[in-house]
Amino acid sequence: MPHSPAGYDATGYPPFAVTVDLVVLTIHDGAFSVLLVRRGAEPFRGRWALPGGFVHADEDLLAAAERELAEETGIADRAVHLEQLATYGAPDRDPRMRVVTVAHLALVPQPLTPVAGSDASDVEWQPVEPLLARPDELAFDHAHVLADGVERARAKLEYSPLATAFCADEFTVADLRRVYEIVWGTALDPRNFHRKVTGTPGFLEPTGRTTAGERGRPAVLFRRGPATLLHPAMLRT
Amino acid sequence: MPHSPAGYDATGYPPFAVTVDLVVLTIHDGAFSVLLVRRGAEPFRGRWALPGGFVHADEDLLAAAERELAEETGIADRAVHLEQLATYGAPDRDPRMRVVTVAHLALVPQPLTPVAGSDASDVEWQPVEPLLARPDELAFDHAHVLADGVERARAKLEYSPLATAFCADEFTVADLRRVYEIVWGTALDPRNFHRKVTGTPGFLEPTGRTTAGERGRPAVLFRRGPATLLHPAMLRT
DNA sequence: GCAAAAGTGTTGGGAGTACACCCATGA
DNA sequence: TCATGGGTGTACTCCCAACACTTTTGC
Repeated sequence: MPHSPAGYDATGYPPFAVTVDLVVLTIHDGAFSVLLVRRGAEPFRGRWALPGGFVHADEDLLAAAERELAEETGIADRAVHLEQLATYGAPDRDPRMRVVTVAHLALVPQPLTPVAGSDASDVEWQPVEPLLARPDELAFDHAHVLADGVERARAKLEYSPLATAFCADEFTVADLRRVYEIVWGTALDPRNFHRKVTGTPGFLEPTGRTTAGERGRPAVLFRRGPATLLHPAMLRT
Repeated sequence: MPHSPAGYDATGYPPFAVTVDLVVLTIHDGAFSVLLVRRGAEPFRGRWALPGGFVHADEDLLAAAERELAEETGIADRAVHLEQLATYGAPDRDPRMRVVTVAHLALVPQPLTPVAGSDASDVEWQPVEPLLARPDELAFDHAHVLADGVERARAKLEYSPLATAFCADEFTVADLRRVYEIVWGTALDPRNFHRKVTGTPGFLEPTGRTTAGERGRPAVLFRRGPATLLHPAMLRT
């Protein structure tokens, strides 16, 4: 390797840069979408990429991901799900040097993402489907990372209550069903869905309030329940 | 901002060492067991640790894991399952320097692991249960890594045919059932288990041969089938 | 009243559990 | 013949898909 930070040559192991990249997913304008930033520097200047950055010298990986998320989206540690996704370290994934990136997956509700502190033209939500179909549009190996993140999110909706992470604090059963339908790309029977989610202990907690002013019968409003695993699981078919 | 716009050399990014650690699991003497090595150097000299080592300068992460697995166990790319587990990078996890380790999970059949090329007294199989109960016996954060690997393996048995990775090339339904029972620590009904696994398409392929010379009726021998996901899943309860 | 959306009842099928039972071998 | 383990049949239960039906609002 051309780069050899001082102090490490003696021991003889190769030096790496370590970054965190973020797959931030939400439901935006009825589409399953990911937060992208436009690169201002080479390589891949002008191309879209996942937000991310270097891990600081005294920083844990998850802390670095939280910091980057806050910097890119203005989201603090509110009703946001953040977990480690996978690590990517192909030797040539960054043409400049050896970079290993620890990708993280974040699921955020739409109203929470003003993308503050950045030039709006350089940060935006884009639907994931076209990106998955044309992987070359993203910088580095980010299309691969995105595909892994989307698949993780889709799988997690089955056995965890994470779909509520895409909803506001209070939401209806129909709101939640639309999340499932958009993320999975399938239609679900509203009647059976309603029975299923209201019958799964700990998934939803009624607030006592209802919607009003919309078409049709008012819906009961719920908030996230304490459950962390769904028994029985939701089925994708 | 993602990926510092200026050159990396000028601004100086924090240098990391990157290692791969291996959670190598098998069924050994009727116990769910992990491969450990005794450390010969500080820190944690004399303590047991997961096998692992530095990622080479031009080496992909999975390739590094395969190399370490071959070096520690003599196992080449035979009937072995190897996948990335998770990445651990707490700033103080190694007292010498900043080390990020990409842990990998390997599932191997017992007869394939002679632990060649190492001093036998320094490499051995140990049952996982006592290690999970006394996490301080392992070096670094390896007890945490081990716990994550064990949980991943237990979960994967439910929806993937990975239990066969613990079996020899040919095995009986009872062999496979004992794998599930040992890994999960639960008793399974032999009759229902038999119907379930033989009825799941692509899980098992009959070889036409049967066992002989043992007590009771001879059992049909199977090999792994082509399925990669189990429908329906095995249930842990 | 009518359309629209929320929510309930009912029924049939697929898969799980529990367990009685039969089969094929070694001793 | 008996013990041992392999393998099948069957009744019961639970969950889910499908869909008819009722409830409560806006227009």
